[in-house]
Amino acid sequence: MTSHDVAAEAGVSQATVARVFSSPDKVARATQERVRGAAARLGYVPNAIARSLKSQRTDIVGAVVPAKSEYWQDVLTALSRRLAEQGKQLLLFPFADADHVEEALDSVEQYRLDGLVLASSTIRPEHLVRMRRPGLRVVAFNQPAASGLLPLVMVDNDAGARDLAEHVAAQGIGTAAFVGTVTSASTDQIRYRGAASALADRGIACPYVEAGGFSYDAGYKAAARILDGADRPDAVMGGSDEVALGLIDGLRTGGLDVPGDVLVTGFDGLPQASWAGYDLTTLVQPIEVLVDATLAIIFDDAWDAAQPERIVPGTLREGKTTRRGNG
Amino acid sequence: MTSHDVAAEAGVSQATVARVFSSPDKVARATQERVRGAAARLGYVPNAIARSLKSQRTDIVGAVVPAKSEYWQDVLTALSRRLAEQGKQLLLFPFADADHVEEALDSVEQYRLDGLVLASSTIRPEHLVRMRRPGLRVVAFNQPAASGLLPLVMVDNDAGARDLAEHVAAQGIGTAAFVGTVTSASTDQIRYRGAASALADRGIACPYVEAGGFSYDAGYKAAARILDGADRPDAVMGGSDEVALGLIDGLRTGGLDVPGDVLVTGFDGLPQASWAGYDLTTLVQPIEVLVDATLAIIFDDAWDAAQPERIVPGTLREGKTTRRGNG
DNA sequence: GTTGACAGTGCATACGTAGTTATTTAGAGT
DNA sequence: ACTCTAAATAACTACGTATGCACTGTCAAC
Repeated sequence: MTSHDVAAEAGVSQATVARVFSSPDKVARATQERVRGAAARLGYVPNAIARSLKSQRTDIVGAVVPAKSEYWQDVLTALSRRLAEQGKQLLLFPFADADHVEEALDSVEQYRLDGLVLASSTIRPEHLVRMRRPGLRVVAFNQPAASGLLPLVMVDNDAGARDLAEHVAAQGIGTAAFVGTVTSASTDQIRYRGAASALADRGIACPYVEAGGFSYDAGYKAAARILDGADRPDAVMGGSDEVALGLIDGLRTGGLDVPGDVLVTGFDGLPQASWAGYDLTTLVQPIEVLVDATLAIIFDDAWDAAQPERIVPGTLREGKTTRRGNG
Repeated sequence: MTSHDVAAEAGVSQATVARVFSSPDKVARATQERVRGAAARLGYVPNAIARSLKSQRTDIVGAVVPAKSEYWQDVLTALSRRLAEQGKQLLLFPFADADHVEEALDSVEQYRLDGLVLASSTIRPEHLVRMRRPGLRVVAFNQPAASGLLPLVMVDNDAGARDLAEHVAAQGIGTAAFVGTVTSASTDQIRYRGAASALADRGIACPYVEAGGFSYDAGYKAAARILDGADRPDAVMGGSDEVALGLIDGLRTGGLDVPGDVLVTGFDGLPQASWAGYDLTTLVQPIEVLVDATLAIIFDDAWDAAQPERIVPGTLREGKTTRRGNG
């Protein structure tokens, strides 16, 4: 079932059929109806593959993302919804570990995608540079390390971490600790420095603890290390919501009360952070805004201009994990 | 950068270049190295679009899924990982509500996918039938309503619900309630009937309460209705883990102790169900097995054979939400 | 009545590859 | 030295669409 078949059925040329489906305003209304009728009768649907080959546009955007992460799943949901609204599709290139990123990129190149969202804070700079290939519109998403190397969209990690730190400090704590994900993650470094610096301004020390992963489990296990430590901090700042949720459960399992004994904060604004069982104080990322900014860059006509860098502020969400009043 | 350019560089014909990348065993080793060298020098990567057009195979599998659902995100992760292992890609067609499923399907047809995973328990049978189109290999995933209409892979919802019900009954409860997602979901109906029937065998009544959604929020709100109800059940069975987690928090917010006052069960086996804060008793779906079965059907050479139906047993996971011993 | 503008349509071609058929080359057998 | 066969490669075409170009017909302007 091709445009030729429809053309024969409708008594027009293949070119006219093609125009009906791609630039209808160039076809007389009467002809258009005849063609659409024939198409409906034959069950014709334009072939996106052929269209892509000819037009050199796939209407598909790729996303290179870690296979397992709550945060990224939220981002992908928003991304694919927005793309669907524009009649475009999202093609996923998930990777298990950082070593497999290159393979994903090779796949990407084969598909001649309209754009690519690079979503992982663990891709090394040398790989980021390798990604600047002609004809491929790559945008780094929440990946500070890409600054200056690729167009970049991210939440203001530094300001967000400071906001959280100041909020925690305002609760009157004496000591704190920051439980990061993995030190090689560029977001992790910025968030820690921001928080530590803001706390230092108020005379509060803030040692860094590495959870060793981005997951709930990593946070849960890190809690044990904090419990074992010599001096228990009054507040624990998680490098991400997932880690923070693990921390909360780990601390509670260890017999501590959150927020009674320890305050906890997160970062990201996952739906789960709002769950009544946790009600985590966190920095909510404006995912819709970030996604829109990303697509705006990809589909900007003036792509070749200097690398754009969009840094969007997040919003502090105050939950009960930093509310000292109750127990 | 096309195979022609590489051919010129390597001093061979375009056909030879194509063979090097698609059926290397048909090319002499020496020639192969010369071609690969030239390709590397020019940065040539085969164009998947053109390949698909010519070969009539896209190496892409589509998935029609609800835009927001923890469960489906887990399934998609497994699916895309397995596909990646086979050098194939996953193309997402998320839909916000059931009314938008048709639009997604129209997109699907344009892409001439190798296969399609239909993942939503709310697609109506008339739509399911409409989906049986020549040249498209559709498999319904966890969608009992598709039985007899499409090839089908699902967990044994009935047996799982019975297992859960029997486990709960064994804790010595007197009354129970089932909080389903939405009545129109075909999984919901089966799970309820299975649970209710198993409980009835033990003389325990089990009224149905509709949460009105698949989310945590829906479960949370349903908890309020149960608390307001005349006689509080000893156990509440959630139609899904997400709903069950909302139920737990809703019940706890209402002042009840879970499992002290009320036992709670879920269904699916989400990672969050294992979080220490909940430790939910649930039926764990063997997602890897389900995914493998799905792909096996799609890529089966003998597709045209009678509609296969794979029903895979789940595993009961016993958490502390049904452990009466402690408070 | 002639000219020009312009909307509408058909023709032909190209997008980059895979596979089919034809041709060349090398090697073995007599 | 000659044929025969198999392997390797080249030439060619088709996949289904979009689009530049050429052509026709209609209508308004002079």
